[in-house]
Amino acid sequence: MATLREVAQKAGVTVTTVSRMLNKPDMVSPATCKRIRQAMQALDYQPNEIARSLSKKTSNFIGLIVPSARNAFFAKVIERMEKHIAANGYKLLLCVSNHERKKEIEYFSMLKANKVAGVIIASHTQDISESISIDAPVISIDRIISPSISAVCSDNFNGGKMAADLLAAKGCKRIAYFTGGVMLRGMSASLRQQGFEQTLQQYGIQPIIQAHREDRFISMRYQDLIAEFFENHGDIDGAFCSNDILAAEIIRYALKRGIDVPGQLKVIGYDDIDLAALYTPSITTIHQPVNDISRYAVESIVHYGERPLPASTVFPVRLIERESA
Amino acid sequence: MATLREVAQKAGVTVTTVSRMLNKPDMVSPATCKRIRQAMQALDYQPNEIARSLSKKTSNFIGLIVPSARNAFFAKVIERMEKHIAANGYKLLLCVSNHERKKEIEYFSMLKANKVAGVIIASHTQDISESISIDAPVISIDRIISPSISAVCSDNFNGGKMAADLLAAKGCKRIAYFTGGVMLRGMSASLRQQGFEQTLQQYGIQPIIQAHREDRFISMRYQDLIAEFFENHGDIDGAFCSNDILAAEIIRYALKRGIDVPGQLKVIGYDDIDLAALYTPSITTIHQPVNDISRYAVESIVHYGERPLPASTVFPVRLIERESA
DNA sequence: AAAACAATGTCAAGCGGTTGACATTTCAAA
DNA sequence: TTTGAAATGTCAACCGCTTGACATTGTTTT
Repeated sequence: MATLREVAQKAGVTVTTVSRMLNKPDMVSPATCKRIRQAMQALDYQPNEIARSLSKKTSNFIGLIVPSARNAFFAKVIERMEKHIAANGYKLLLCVSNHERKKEIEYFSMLKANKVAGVIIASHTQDISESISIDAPVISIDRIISPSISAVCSDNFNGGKMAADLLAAKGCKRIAYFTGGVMLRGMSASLRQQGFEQTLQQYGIQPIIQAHREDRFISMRYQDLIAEFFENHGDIDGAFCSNDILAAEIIRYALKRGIDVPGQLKVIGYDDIDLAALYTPSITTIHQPVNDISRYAVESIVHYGERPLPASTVFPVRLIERESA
Repeated sequence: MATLREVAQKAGVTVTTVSRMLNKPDMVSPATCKRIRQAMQALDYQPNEIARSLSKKTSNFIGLIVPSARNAFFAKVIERMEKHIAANGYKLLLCVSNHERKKEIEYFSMLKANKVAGVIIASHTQDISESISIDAPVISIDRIISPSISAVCSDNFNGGKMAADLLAAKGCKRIAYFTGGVMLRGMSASLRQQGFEQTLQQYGIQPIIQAHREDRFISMRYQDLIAEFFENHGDIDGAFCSNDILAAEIIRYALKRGIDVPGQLKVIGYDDIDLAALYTPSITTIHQPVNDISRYAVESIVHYGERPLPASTVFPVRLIERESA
């Protein structure tokens, strides 16, 4: 692999000039630029990013810590993040924490050791800011985990409200809210729930809140949990779920029991993952602005220092009406 | 951030000793080790991985190039890869190529510039080996893209065979094979199809092959394409799809048309993504050994040089019987 | 007591780029 | 012609860690 010095030699200039061309292009004349570029091509030169990073004391990696890569919602997050990261000339260092605080912290220090330009974290771990110290910007997405970490979220309160309005408008009277423990703890889920509950109360409806303990949900036996719920509340006619998977599970349960969806039971999901459009019946849901969140988070890091980081930024959500409600 | 030298000073040893402890631990006595470790703790020292990589001329990043991060199958691949990469003390550099050959090549050179320890690629691009030159090991997964790149795949031929056997055993006579263009080109898809066709022929059945052109499938209007197909072949009683999403789309179509699945039409998917168990009816499918493939691919890179890389390695698939067939 | 070995130390040159401080050359504007 | 900005060159230190070559010291072994 050719080095900068070899390129310089071949182009008949000094390393300084070549380096300048790479870093402050307008400082070197077009003619010289061209010669250098030719030399680079001839030698198949590629700057060694590692050396660059060492010298600059920062890399152009952006660390992304997510609880899961497989979950459709986070898969979407990863996809969008990667898109914007690459579009800005950065590289994605992906970390899957599996909801473990310990791993999140380990990943954090790994990212620090690799001098990342910034880290974006989707965590349910509150107060993580105490366990980490990093000079690069840290952005939390989807929830507020610490007052000192800038958050970019969607309008969860309004998401809850939209769902409530729709169910009420469709005439539902006995409504349940299902939330999936670990996946949706923290501020944003509660805001969502608050928006839902408060709005329903305006219609004179008191929803049944079904929040499962983490450990029960981690075991993934959704169908059993749902069956248990329906034994006690078989008469509900509306359900709002904190994510689309949960909505699909409930529809699945209903279909198996011969309950017509949306005829007898209207179901609304959350996130708008691909599955929502594919399921039969397709799932009415609240669309999360994953793309906006991702773009904003990435750009916040890329332009760090140019503008101050807001404590939090929230993007609007959208109701997507499909067949299930 | 403390440096090696500061640690050495604090511990009263030389940088050489500290570095030795980090790299060849058995060369330094337990007592000294302890003193150094204390100094490190006191200073909250963390080795600068960038500097390390520069010196060693290799990083512990592993590049993973996938066509998509959102697609459930690749989401699973990413999840598993990350798991094994992290377990081996490496870091995942994720690249999403969006099926574009140009991007794949760009990513390749980026990875090269970052001195990755190896790259794992899931590509449909044949002959990519000509466009890349990298001294690190390259592993292709899920398909054979070049004779010079070691591939780790699953037993696609047998996957096709299993599907054929099952449909035949269930008494299907008029069978179709659906394949999704761009997603499944290349060796492995054809092997899958071959296994399917050849086996059915043994039962005296000639399947209808429905392979869509890439551009049509990229537009994602599956339902229209399926409707078009059914207009000509409304009488099929068995369908094998090259992935679970496609299977779900077909089931969705059938359900909407009042065709009972599996009563009138049996459907088999491929991959065994989470959706398969969640759909109603749940989807009978061929399970891809994503975990085995991932582990093997990662370990091939981690242990590169210790053992020769086989030209290809194939893991067995499993039939998962559910409700759709 | 001599020989052998283990544990460290010493020194310094890399790895490949970046950058500041200044000197020099060139070409055009005043 | 003088002046000055623009374009390059020169030099060398620095980023933080690794490593080879050898010297030194203390502890065993025979």
